[in-house]
Amino acid sequence: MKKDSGEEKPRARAPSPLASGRQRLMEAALQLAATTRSLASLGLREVARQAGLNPNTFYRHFADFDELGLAVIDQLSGQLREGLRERRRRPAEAGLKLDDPADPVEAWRKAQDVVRESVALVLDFVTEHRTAYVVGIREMHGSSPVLRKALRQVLDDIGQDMTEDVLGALQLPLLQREDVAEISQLVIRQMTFFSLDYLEHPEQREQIRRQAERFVLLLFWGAIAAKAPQELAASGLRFPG
Amino acid sequence: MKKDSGEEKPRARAPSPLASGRQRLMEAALQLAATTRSLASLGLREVARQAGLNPNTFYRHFADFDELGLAVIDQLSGQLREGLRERRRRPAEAGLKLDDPADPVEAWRKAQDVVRESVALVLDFVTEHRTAYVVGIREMHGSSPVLRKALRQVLDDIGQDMTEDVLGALQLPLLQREDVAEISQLVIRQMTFFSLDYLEHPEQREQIRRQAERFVLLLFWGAIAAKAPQELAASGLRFPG
DNA sequence: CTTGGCCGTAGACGATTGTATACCTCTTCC
DNA sequence: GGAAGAGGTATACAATCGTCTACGGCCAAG
Repeated sequence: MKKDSGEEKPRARAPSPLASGRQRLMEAALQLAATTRSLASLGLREVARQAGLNPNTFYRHFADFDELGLAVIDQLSGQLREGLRERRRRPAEAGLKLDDPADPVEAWRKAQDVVRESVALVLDFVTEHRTAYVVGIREMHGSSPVLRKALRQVLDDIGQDMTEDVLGALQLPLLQREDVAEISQLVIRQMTFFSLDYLEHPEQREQIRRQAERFVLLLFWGAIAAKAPQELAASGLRFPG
Repeated sequence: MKKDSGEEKPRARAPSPLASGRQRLMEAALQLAATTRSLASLGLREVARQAGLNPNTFYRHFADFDELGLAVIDQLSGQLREGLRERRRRPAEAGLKLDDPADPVEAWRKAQDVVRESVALVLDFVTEHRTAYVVGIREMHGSSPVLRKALRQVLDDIGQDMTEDVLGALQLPLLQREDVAEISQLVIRQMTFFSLDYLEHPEQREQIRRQAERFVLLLFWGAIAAKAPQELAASGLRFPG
């Protein structure tokens, strides 16, 4: 009814002013989604305003918000998986070699160290990429089937990475690939809860970290004990904590 | 027909077709949120339209969408907890009595039955209240801190119920209250994933149900094995599956 | 030099939104 | 029987929305 000449003001810009177009829009969307609402509920103009761009610029890069979401997921999940893989490679080369790979006590001790390191790794990552992580979890249960599926896939991929890692590095006795794969998925999913707790309750971080470690170890311990309780008892292993 | 302060509903049953105002708005919001978007992103007019009411009627009952969300949560979480409690009371009175409560084999067999029944119970509930459940999970990770907190509390309450139930009915050897409480929270949270899988993949329901049962048993088994591997081995118990 | 993609801007449109004000119809209570 | 108030409706308005069309720089290929 009235002229639209109202100021689409060059608002205070949170995203990097240097990055161009596409990237600025993605960062702006993430920023808004983290503080305001879900990705799908964002307004085209809202995002453009936050990015300091003209509303129509959105059309140059994305057809809709699902497309933007997928681009963000692609970019960040790549960073995440690579980061996980890289940091996971480190302890394997460090002083964690087993003196006697057949010694179950040694193997279990190493497993504890690896679990501790891996949990710390995940919690560090989510702390560093807080907004992206929170939005990711949100959209994993969100209203867009496309984003839901993509994010589930990310989780499953990470679970598969973890499976390969455990199989290759730990060689826990008696556990088959399928056992490890199942446990990995359970762990990855549960970690989403631990991670959110971790972010939201900074004063309880040490406790949450220990709970997470304990959960992982408990699952492995239970799986081993389920397969061979006698051998486990005879090995003299003790559950930590 | 209705007065103000104090009591609300003359009937526990609230049929969809012709319920009064408030209820129609809540149901309309649920319906829209399940198919369209997140609760917080719904429009006031949108909901009123779906409910077949004038937009301004919304104001008569709710100040904002958080308030509507809380009302929905209140109503449905009450149904859920009561339903869980009631159906959980059943097997306790049925033929599941222990011949010898001190017999670990008997106790473990009963534990398996209770776990099976409880998992079935949860999966049945989410199937029956699909839309409400999906929206609930969505808002648990959603953008409104108020609804997030309320839904976390619901989960924790259910976990507490489960703790009391396990302590009272099962009396698994060697597990302290805190152990059971921790396991309960882990189980309840993991069940959110199992439940969503269950809803989204009807063709794999039996498999998902078994996975869920196995997860619960694995946690208890692991916890017992962590406390006393020797006793567990000596008892002659076998892990099912 | 010209052509054609990109990338970004400008202005305008119709639709929809949240909300404010006012009016109407029932109960319920004194 | 009159007051109070809750539930529901009608109308109106400014703001914001998504989208359309048109315009202008930039850079590489012809």
